[in-house]
Amino acid sequence: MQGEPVRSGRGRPTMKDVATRAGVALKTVSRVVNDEPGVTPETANRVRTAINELGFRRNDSARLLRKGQTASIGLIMEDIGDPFYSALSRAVEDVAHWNGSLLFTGSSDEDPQREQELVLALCARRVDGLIVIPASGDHRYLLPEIAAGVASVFVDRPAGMIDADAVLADNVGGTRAGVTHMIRQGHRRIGFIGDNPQIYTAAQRHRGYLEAMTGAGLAIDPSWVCMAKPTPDGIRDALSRMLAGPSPVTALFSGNNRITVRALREIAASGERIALVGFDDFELADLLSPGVTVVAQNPAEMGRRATELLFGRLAGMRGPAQYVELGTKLIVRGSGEIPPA
Amino acid sequence: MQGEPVRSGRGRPTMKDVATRAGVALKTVSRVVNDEPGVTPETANRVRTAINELGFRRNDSARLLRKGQTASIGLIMEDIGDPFYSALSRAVEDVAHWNGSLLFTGSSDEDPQREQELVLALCARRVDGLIVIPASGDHRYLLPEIAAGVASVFVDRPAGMIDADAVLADNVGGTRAGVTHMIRQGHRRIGFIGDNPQIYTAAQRHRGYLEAMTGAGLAIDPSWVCMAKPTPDGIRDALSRMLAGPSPVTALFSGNNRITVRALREIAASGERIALVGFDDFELADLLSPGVTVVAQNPAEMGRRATELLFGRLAGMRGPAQYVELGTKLIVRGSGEIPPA
DNA sequence: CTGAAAGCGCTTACAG
DNA sequence: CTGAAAGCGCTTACAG
Repeated sequence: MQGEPVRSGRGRPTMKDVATRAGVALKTVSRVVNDEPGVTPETANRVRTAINELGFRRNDSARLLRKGQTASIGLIMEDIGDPFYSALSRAVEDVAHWNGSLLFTGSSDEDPQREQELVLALCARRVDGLIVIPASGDHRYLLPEIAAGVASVFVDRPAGMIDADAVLADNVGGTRAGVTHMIRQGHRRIGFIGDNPQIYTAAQRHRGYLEAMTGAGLAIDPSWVCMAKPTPDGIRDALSRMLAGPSPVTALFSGNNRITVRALREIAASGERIALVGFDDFELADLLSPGVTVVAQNPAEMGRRATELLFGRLAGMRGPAQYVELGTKLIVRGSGEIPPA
Repeated sequence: MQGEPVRSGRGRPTMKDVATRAGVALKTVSRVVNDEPGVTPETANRVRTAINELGFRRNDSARLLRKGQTASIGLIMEDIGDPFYSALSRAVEDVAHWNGSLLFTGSSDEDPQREQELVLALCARRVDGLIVIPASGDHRYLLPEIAAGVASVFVDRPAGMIDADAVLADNVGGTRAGVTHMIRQGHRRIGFIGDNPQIYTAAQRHRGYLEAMTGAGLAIDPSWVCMAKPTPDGIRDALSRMLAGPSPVTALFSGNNRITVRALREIAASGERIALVGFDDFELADLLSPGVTVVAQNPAEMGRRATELLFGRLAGMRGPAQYVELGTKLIVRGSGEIPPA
């Protein structure tokens, strides 16, 4: 951990140090480091020797300050530990890397306050652009930043109270397809476990459920629907309410990957046998028995499209806010094809 | 996307602009922005008004350049899309946030070249420190950076050819425990599917397997062991070789989460019934039937310990390189308790 | 309490 | 081909 200092003062050697050692001007070092023309091979060699002897590495932060950009973008999501977001992150990183940018990542934990802190901290670092999976419902705090030139694209959920680019999944249509699939299997009493209705995707998927049920002329008992933060306890209670009443459900639609997993766990523990379709695909869904039928979205594709849009904006693309909606895919594996009891 | 310029020139307002508007000197603006004492409330108010009118936000990149640090750290791993690394990332992020640092993340895809590029790009940005899950076996390229003061801690695998802090799991002991567990169930012919033996963890776990078998006085048929990059095809072939020979295995140890999942898929497809213990826990391991017995490490704990060590170094902690070894936990769920045929 | 000057490590714009 | 000066947006060190 202890290093021998490579120059008199503390800290790292700078172009100035290299220049002194090579007996040239600062600007000449800059030319060599940046492969600019107009340096004799002999001079260039002297500079390169000095660079190696001193262990010089250009300070890109200083460079970028002068150039007025940072060659970095920020990604704010709910939780990078969640497989859905980590798959999305990877796609964002790849496109950023492709465009010569480094990536800051931050998790908001679905807390609007933390989202705003992270976003503004990144703006203060002057990231070139921002990919945001919003926790907040009000992004007016971003308006001055956008006006100042920070490109930003929202993913998974649209921005709140401002008009901005967004890449979304077809939440309503996907859910409608999943619920309709179970209706076609003969189910009439279908439950829905979603998330906090403040969350855009939760509300949209709930709407898809309502549309499918209403469209099929099916009434919905209030006890069949749970829209709340999906804690294990909450899901257990919701399930037992759905199954206990005078008109128990025979099928369940779960609103996202975490809910699906928790519901599976509860269903397995309860010993009940009901049909299940979940929004979001997840690893091993095919290996469970029965395999879990899901409405899959493609997180990598969402991340990729959003980041390409971001770099398009950074490259000068103008025009009104774009809304990209990506389709979903019903993947039939068994759990959604269990017939009504 | 189009914003009205808030000052004459293009770009964002600076402290200088604020100073001009408030009719004070630059330094006074700096004082107000940084809550430094020695400004009359009245002056401060004038400055704050100007800040709001102009939409000024301090440029932290410029600030940190002057201060000589960047309040950011970098995390280089194999693939942020992998749940193991994403869980680790989240822990790193939390500790970084706790310490007022932002986090750069980058995926090396197990490519030493890309690892080096990413690491050096981050060093050029002058990150304060680096958490590295190495792909490379030779980290001498980092020596000048470390000498220049970049703190660095290695996780999951030690640094190659240099002496540096590392947080590792007990790969040998964990694997030994897992294999021994199956030996105790009566298995004598146990297969091992690992990864490329160049990878530290792969080699260590292989060693644990050898120790357990040898320790129990069991001979190992060469066809039982596969040490190669775990492609789906490679795993299928390895499995059929293990099961086809004159002395087919009755049990299998799989060297990491991805191998386990792929092996499960192949075993399910083949219809064979063999015991399985895997290194690494994974979501839903308990919901499969049988549940999957695993040797669990704790990625979040690894990330947390490594990052705490990193910030300890940044806070001035001296002394020789530290090696932290974290224990593993055998989690019994059923697949490892299948008796020999 | 307030400010003018120098400097962080680079690049830009210009001169020789 | 090479370099001296100014500037990116801030903070530090010092003076009044």
